[in-house]
Amino acid sequence: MKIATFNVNSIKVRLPILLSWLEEAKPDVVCLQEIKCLAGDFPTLELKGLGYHTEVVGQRSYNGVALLSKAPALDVVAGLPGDDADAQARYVEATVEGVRIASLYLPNGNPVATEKFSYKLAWIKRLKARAETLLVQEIPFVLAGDYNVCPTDADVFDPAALRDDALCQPESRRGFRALINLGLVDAFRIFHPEPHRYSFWDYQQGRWYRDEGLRIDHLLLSPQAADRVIAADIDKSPRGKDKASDHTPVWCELAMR
DNA sequence: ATGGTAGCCTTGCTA
Repeated sequence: MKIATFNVNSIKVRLPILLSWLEEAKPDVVCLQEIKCLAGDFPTLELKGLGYHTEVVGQRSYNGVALLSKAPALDVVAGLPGDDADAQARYVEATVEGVRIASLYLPNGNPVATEKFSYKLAWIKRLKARAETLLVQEIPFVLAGDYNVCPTDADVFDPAALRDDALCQPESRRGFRALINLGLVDAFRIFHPEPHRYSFWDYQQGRWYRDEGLRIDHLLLSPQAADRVIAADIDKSPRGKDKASDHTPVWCELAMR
């Protein structure tokens, strides 16, 4: 089963690029972030045309996540548990072919020293609590999405320039490591130890052209999922197209028997 | 030198 995560930065604008990538890459499950639309405005029919079921947690203008799957998605959880007052559309989770899969959009957190950063850290704590709940079940699961965390300086084109950014703060990295220390595995790093591989390039200052990016889109695997993973990579091709997202897809493949 | 780009039911906010 091939599982991908892709921050599309507006599903409306990115639909042509997404559809052509789906036809080419043929993922079984796709976790989308920043769809930036209400569930009712999501292009369900166009995706059904390529054989995908859709589960959408939408929001006007900002955020919004979705789960696309060739097989039906069961037992859907909409929203990250742990704070009923949190209205931001950043999490959807469901079971596909026996694998529990979440599409998550972790808060950016900039600027640091504002309530945006404390919201980010609180959100990471809730995600950790959710991971602990899932771990008890001893099932294969994948937490995939835009984490807005560069785990180490090897995931940043210029660590000094990003030193004060919320994506590289020690507290952000500590939160990410807390997930790893539960026993979750960064799928990409199993197969790619090399530094300076990125999943995001800012639109500004020629970052894509100069390959000056960040690795912030991750698939974290439960031990039972990590036992099955046979490949993982970043697919840079959608980022080079006209009207590209500032992110590109990251994927992994699980052996199903 | 605090710029630059992209997307949003826009005139500022978010990333």
